[in-house]
Amino acid sequence: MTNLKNLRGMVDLLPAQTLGWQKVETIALEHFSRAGLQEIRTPIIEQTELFLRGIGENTDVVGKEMYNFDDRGGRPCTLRPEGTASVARAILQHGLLNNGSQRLWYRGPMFRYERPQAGRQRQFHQIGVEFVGFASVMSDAEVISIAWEFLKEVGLSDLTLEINSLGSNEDRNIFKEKLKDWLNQRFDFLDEDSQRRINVNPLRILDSKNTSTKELLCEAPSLNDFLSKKSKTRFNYLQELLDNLNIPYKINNKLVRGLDYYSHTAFEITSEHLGSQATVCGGGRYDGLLSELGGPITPSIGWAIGMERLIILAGDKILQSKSPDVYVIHKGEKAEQLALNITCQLRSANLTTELDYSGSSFSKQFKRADKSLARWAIIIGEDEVSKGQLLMKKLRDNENKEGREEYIFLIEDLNQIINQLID
RNA sequence: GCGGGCGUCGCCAAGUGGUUAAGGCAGCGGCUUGUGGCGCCGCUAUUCGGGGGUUCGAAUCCCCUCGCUCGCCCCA
Repeated sequence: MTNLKNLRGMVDLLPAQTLGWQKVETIALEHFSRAGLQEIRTPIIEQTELFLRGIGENTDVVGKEMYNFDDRGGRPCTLRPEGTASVARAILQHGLLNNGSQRLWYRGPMFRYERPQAGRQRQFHQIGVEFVGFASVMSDAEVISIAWEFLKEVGLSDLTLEINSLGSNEDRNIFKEKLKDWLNQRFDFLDEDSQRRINVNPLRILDSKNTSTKELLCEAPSLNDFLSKKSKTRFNYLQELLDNLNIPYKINNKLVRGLDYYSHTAFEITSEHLGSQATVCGGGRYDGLLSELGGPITPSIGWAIGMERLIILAGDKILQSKSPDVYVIHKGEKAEQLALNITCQLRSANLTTELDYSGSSFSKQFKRADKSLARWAIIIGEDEVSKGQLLMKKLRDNENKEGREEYIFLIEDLNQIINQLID
């Protein structure tokens, strides 16, 4: 074995997995097209400043998880830790909003320098949706429903949707101050992490997993009580819309997303089957992001799904590989060219075809044909070549284990025969 | 960044100081020189993540290191 290995947290997708990924990606493409979304692809490397301004310098993602480096020209660069900031940047840079609001989706690798564990890697893949330039609560509901229906279409169940409203920036700033006061009065009872966060990112303390802090927080002021009338009405209407769509949800007043740019709607879709990294989809409204990056005030909402987590939840079923329609068996020098020829013809006729060129005995080749789970075998030996014929045998007929059907036909009749025999 | 667990063939593993490192799956070959799914037979680790040390002797004990994994933090 070579001592060259992949970097920690970077994962190879082997042939046994890629089919499942392809299936999910195909479902996504179709699902999003039907919803009128267009795909956008942005570079995986950006100027570091984009993320500093977009995500927030005090977030963990920016503070300790980014892959930063200077390029040969000395420019500070970062491997993107998430997709939204890049999408926002591209929209502004190319003036896409001049053509109206944008309904977009993206997919691709993201990078965060963290300690890997179940459902968490340093290079991971997200598939995400961004509705840029939409203020209507209806867009919140539609964006959530696109995620929900997509996950259902992939076959996931036992999912929980949690929603919360972070209110407007003004609502949240008032609340932050009140919360800080309250926490400072109880400083000694907080866990170390939470103590550190009071001035940096007090909202995140609400989401603490520390048991004693959690208990203490039951009495804490709730963001909900600080929402303006307008924000409350908005949140209530979102719930009404979700009810109308029959999408079940739970309100979680402690739900605060980790990135600075969120306001109003925040949501997460979680599963109990993922271990401690339970979130499969996270998103929310980011009305302030584009203006933060120097663009116009642009109300927007989006989400991202972790592909690896999605694949874990989809389970083995989605990973099963496709078996060939036909397995081509041949023996003898004269049969080689014909076998290759027939294989290509079958593929032109849209049949999945596997060609055996081991040159081993017919018995061995049949064994492999059987193992491949092919439905049919085409056998080409010396006899067939000299007579201009092909022999075809049905392999997967559990009724007649002894006398499986065999057909002999002329090579020039190949196309007719395939149409008759195979579906 | 901090804690716990683990590293023996492609995969799953037995072995816990003493001659050639079990076994199963997968792979390859044969029984069967043109017919599969069962069965039987054979082959496949000079080596136990790597490096040092202790010992007459180490996969087994000690030290260091690397990696994996689970959890914390955080997030998808």
